[in-house]
Amino acid sequence: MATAKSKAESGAATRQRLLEAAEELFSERGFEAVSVRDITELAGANVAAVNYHFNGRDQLVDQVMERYINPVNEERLARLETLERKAGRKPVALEELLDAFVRPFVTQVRRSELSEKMFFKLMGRCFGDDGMRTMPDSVEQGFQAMLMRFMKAFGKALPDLDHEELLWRIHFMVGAMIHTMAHAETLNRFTHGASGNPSMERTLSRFIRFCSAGLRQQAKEKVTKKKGPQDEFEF
Amino acid sequence: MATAKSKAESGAATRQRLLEAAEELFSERGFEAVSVRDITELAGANVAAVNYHFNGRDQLVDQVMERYINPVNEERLARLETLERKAGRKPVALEELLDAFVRPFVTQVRRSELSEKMFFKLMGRCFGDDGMRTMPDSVEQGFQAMLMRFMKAFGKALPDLDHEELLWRIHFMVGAMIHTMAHAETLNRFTHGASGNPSMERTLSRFIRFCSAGLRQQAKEKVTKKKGPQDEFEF
DNA sequence: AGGACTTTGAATCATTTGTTTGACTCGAAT
DNA sequence: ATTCGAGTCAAACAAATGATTCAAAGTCCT
Repeated sequence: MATAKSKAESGAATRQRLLEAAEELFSERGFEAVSVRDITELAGANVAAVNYHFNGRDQLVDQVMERYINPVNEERLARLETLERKAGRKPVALEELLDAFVRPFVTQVRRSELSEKMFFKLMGRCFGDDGMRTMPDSVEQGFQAMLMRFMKAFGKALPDLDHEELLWRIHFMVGAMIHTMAHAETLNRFTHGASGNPSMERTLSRFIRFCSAGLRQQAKEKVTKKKGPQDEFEF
Repeated sequence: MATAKSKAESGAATRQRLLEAAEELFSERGFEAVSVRDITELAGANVAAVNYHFNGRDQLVDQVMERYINPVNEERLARLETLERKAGRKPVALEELLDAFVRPFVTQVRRSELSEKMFFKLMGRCFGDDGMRTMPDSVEQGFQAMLMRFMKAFGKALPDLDHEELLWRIHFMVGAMIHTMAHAETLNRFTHGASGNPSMERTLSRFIRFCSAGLRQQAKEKVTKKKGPQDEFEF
């Protein structure tokens, strides 16, 4: 009665606190560099709590990863579907595809209780550290499926690009996205604040304009055999 | 005489083997996930060797980082200087700036004894993991100085972009570069090999074309105040 | 109130971590 | 021949790690 929380509530509550503490520490230091003790200490729980609630450190990492990535990927697919329905038989405009690809990060960070900075750094860490090799299977598979879907759509929107060329440009685009998310504050530090504090919409808009131009760039005509110093080439 | 190596030579050789083993393991697993025992074992040396030759693990990491990044940055600056001298008072062409920015990776990997894959992954790891926060000071400072120089040159080549806009586009470009280097084989895995096995020149050319188009994209006219659902915006 | 659970927490476990030590090897200088 | 010193090595170190145990405490249902 007088006690604010029952033990059962407290059980779920500690689980929640552990998750939040883990998210904070992971986003700050990366998944590898955080010990179970760091997490439980920040969460104000016992060392054993992680093993009790998550069956070990690894599964906690998995849950932290799954928590936001899967919703992001699902929203991406949902948005893509909407766009394609709207476009009918015509290809979806490139800018709209890019928007559908990155905006889910914004809507999901708002749905979450994480600060934007934490959320984006956390998302970035999911890729950066180990090339997605440490992702739980559910995430990796969802990711791959989502990418396939988008690849098709990008292919339609950019019919002049051959498949390989498109893959590489998407690769560049994803790199720009991840780096932007994970290291936005590095940019601020390096530029002594000259990068400003733009709204997310502004950053999104900048990103989409940059990448759409890059993706739309006309494919390079097949190399005309030509002799020259091997260290030089024409753009 | 008859002995192949004196003790002193052997000393330098072990040091070298340790460096190479560290480079291989770091590039494969990242700087955090490799223990000194992993390194010494691969190098066929004693556990104490790292401390004897490098005064501890941290300094070994520093040396591995410095070994290639600094030459890359110096070559970048040298190339930029050459380009600017050649251009006289006119701005250097954007594609040439981008080339001067990324080509040093190629020339330095050839100078090194590392495989391309290892070298690029290693370079990527220097940034990815911790936002350059773990870089040795000499590297971070050199990096910052180099970036400043290039920022000025990019600004001249793109006079229509305001400073903040330019910073973000460079940020996108750097992200694409790092991701491309560090995760090229992730791309191959995800696409089941459809990304092909392009030469470095080809990848370089693709990257430069992608980024030059993105950077050149006309700046967005300042937002005209307009009411609409906050979740939507015009590109 | 009492019994069946869930949840906690201190203590402990076996590993692994980076580092240190001190004896040893062996070529080179004295 | 003796000394010196750089290099190597097995052994051991303290600290930190993830995991486990088990008794105590709390909660819920009857």
